[in-house]
Amino acid sequence: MSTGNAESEPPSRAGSRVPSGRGPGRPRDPRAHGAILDATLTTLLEFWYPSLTLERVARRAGVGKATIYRHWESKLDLVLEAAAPHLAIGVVPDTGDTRRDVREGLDQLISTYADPVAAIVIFAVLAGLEPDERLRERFRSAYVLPWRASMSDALERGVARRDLPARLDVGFAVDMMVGTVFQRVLVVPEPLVDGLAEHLLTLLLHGRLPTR
Amino acid sequence: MSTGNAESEPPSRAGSRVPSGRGPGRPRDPRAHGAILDATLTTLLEFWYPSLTLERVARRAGVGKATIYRHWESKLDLVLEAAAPHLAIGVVPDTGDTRRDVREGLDQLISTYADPVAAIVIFAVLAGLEPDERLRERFRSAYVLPWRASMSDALERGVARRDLPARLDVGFAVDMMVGTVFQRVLVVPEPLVDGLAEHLLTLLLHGRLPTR
Amino acid sequence: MSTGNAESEPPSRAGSRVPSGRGPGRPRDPRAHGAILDATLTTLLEFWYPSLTLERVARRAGVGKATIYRHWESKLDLVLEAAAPHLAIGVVPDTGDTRRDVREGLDQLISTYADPVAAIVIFAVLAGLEPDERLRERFRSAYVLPWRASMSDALERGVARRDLPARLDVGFAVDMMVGTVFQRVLVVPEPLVDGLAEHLLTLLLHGRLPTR
Amino acid sequence: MSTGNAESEPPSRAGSRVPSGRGPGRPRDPRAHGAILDATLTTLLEFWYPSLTLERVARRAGVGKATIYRHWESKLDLVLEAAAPHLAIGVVPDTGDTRRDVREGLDQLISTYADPVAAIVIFAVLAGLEPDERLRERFRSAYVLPWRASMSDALERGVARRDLPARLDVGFAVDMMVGTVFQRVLVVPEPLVDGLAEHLLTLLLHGRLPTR
DNA sequence: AATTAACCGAGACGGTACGTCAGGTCTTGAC
DNA sequence: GTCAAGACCTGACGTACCGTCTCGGTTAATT
Repeated sequence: MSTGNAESEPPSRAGSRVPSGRGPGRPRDPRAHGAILDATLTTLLEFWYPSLTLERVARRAGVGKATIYRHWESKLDLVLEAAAPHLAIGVVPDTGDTRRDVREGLDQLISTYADPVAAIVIFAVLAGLEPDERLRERFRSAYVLPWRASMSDALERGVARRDLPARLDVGFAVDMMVGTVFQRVLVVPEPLVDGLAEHLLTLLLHGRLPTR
Repeated sequence: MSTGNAESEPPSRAGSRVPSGRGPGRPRDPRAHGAILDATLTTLLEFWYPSLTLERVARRAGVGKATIYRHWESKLDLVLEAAAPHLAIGVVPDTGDTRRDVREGLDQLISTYADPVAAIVIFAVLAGLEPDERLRERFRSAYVLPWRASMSDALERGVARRDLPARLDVGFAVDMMVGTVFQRVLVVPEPLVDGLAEHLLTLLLHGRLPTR
Repeated sequence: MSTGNAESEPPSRAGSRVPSGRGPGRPRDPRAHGAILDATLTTLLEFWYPSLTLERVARRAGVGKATIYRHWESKLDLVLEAAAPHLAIGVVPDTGDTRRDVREGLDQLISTYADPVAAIVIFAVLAGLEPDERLRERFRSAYVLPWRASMSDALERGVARRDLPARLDVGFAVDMMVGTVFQRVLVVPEPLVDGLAEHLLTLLLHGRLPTR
Repeated sequence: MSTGNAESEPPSRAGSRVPSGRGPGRPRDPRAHGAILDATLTTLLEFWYPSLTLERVARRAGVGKATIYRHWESKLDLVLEAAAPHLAIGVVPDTGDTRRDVREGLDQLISTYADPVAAIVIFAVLAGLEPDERLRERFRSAYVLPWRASMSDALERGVARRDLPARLDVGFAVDMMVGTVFQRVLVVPEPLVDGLAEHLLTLLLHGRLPTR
C-alpha cells in the first residue's frame, strides 16, 4: 500500500494537518493515509482534477469521507500531497559548467512537465480550480520558487563566468525558458520535446534560434 | 485590439444551437440571449469558471434554466460565446516591415492575455475543465490557430527579407514568444508586461536577451 | 376508533427504507423523520395529494430533499406512512352479539372515511395516482383486507347464530355496506352519516330499507 | 376522425370555449378538434389521467399546444369532452314495470362503470385531481344527477305501485345500489358483475341478500 | 376580389418540480 | 480519540411540463 515516499518527503508533508501528539487516544492509521493517497493518484489519472470527487476517493480507499477531511483541508490539499512525488523537481546543480547546469535544469523541467500527473495538477492550480489563494502560494513556494531560484543562481554564475551577457535580465531568461517548455510540452496538441533543451541552450548562450 | 476578423466569420455565433431557420415557430428572443450572455460575463468575473453555475446565470439574467439549455449545449459552450469579444485576437498584419508586424502581433497577444475574462477562459480550456474534446478543438481553431498561422507567416516573410535567419524554425520561435508572454502575463504573481514585446523582438531579431 | 391493531404489526413503519441495523454509521435522525411526516400531513390537508410536492414538504420540514428520498421510495410511500394513524381502522370485534359487532365495524368504517386525511389518501390510491401497483397492493393488505376479513368473520358468525340468512353471500354483503358508506360519506356533496350504520344494520338483519 | 357525437351532444359541448361568431375570421378547424379528442382518448387509456400531459396530446394530434388551450380551458375540461361518449349513461326508462325499469337502470350503471375510460375519468374527478370545483360540479350535473333523478323517479313510481315499501328513503336506496356497483366494479381487484343487477333488485324488492 | 381577423403549426418563453449527485459537517458504535 | 460508515443540509445538475406568448402562413366571411 501507499506510493511510499514516507521517508523522502519534505514537501509531501506540507499539506497534512499537524498530526502531532496531543495526549492519549488512538493514533492515526498510516494504512488509511497511504490508501487515500494511492486512491487519489489513480483517480486523478482516470478522471482529471475537476471530476475527482472525495466521495469516489473515499470509496476506492475503503475509508470514510470524514477521515479524508481529518487529514487534509481540501481537495487540492490532498491532491498536492498525493502528487508530490510527481511534482518534485529538485534544484539546478552547481558543477562549475554553465551549459551543463542549465541543461540539467531544463531536463528536470521538461521531464516534470511531461509527467501526466504533474500536468493535471499544474493546470488545476493555474486555473484557479480552488478559490483558496493560500494553496496556490503553497504550490509556488514548494515547487516553483526553489527551482526558479536555483536556475537563477545558475544563470548568475554563468554571467559571472562570462558565459552569459553581463547584466542579463535573469528573470526574463528564466520565464523565456519555462514558458517555451510549458508551451511545447503542455499546450500544443502533441508534445514537442525533441531537441528542446538544446535549442533553448543555444538561444540562451549564443542568441541563435533553431533552424529546420 | 481585435476589431480583427469581423469579416472572416462570426465566431461569436459558433456556439449557438441551430441558429437558422427550421420552419415556423417563434424565433429566439434576442433579449433573453443577450441577457444571458451579459449575466455570464459578470458571473464569470466574479466566480471564475468552476464556480459559475448555470442556475446562477439564469437567476441573474431573469431567465428560465431551460432557455439557456435551448441556446447552448454546455457551460463551456456558453462561456466561449460570452467571452468571444474578449478572446478575439485578430491576425498579425502584413505591412512589409517585419519588426512592425511582429510587434503588432505581440501587442495583440499581450493585451488579449491581459484581459481578465480571457485569462479565466483560457485556463478553463487548458485545464480540461470540460471533458469535451471538441470544445477545446473549437477554441483552438477559432482563436489560437489563426493567430499562430499569421504570426508564422509574418516570420516567414521576415526570413525571406533576411530580417530573420535562413531556415528559421518558425514553430519554435512562435512557441518561444507565446510561452514567454503566457508565463509573464498569466503565471507569475504580478503581470510583467513592461518592455515585454520589445524584449522578445530583440531576442528574435538580434539574439540578444534583455539586461537589467 | 382504531387504537385497534397496535399489537398485530406496526403499519406506520411499513414504508420506511431499511429501518434496521446495518453496521456502524450515524443512525437516522428521528427529528428529521418526524418533521417530514408532520409537514406531509399538513401539506396534504392543504393541497390534496396531486399538488403535494416533495419540494414543498422538504421546505416546510426544514429538510433536504435527499433526506426524504433516503427515507421513502416515493411520494405515495411517504404519504401512506404519514397518514397511517388516520387510516388505521382496527378490526371488527367478536363479542358474541352479531348486531353489536357489525355496528362497531360500521362505526369504524364510517369514522375512518369521515377523516379528511383518510379520504384524500383513499382517493389517491384508488385513482391510481401512482403507477406503482405494489403500493396499491400494500394499501390493500394493510388497511382494506384485515377489516374486510374480520367483518366477513363477523357475518359468518351471524349466519351460524341464525341472525343472518343461511348461506349468505358474505362478500356481497360486505361490498354493499362498504359501497353504501363510501357513497354517502365520500361521494355525495355533503356527507350523510345520520343513521347510516343503523340503516345498514336493519337492511342486513331484516331486509328493510329505511323510510323517510 | 373524431369520436363523433357532433350532433347528439348537449353535454360534450359543455366544456368548449364559446366559439360563436364575432365578425369575420376563420372558423375553428373541426379536423384539429377531432384529432385532439382522439389523441386524448388513446393517451388517457395508455397513461391514465395523472400522466396524461397536454404536450403529449398535442404531439400525438399533430397540433400546437395553443390550439388545445384555445378549445378547452383545462386538462379535465378536455378529458371530460373526449370521454363524454363513454360517460353518457342515459336515463332510467319508464315502462310501467318497476323491476324492468330498475333493472335497466342498473345495467346502464354497471356497463358505464365497466368502461375503462369512464373508470379513469370518474376516479380523476373523485380524487380531486383538479382543484377546480366547478368542473366537479359540471360532471355531477351532466352525468350523475340526471341518472340519479330518473332512478329516484323510478323508485317513486315503484312505491306508488306498492312494489316498494311506502315512504321508502329513495336517496338511501339509490346510494346503496350505486355504492355497491361502484365497489364491485371499480374497487375490488377483479370486477364482480355476475348477477350483480339481479342481486340488487332482489335486495331492493324483497329485502333478501344473495346466497352462495 | 380585396381585406381582415381569427385560425393553424410550431416552438420559445419564465417557471416549478422532478430525482440524482456531490460537497462539507456531524454523529454513532467499534476499536 | 481515531476509525468506517453514513445521515444530515445545501445547492446544482439536466429534463419534463406547465400555461402564455409570438411568429409566419392559411383560410373563410365581410366588405
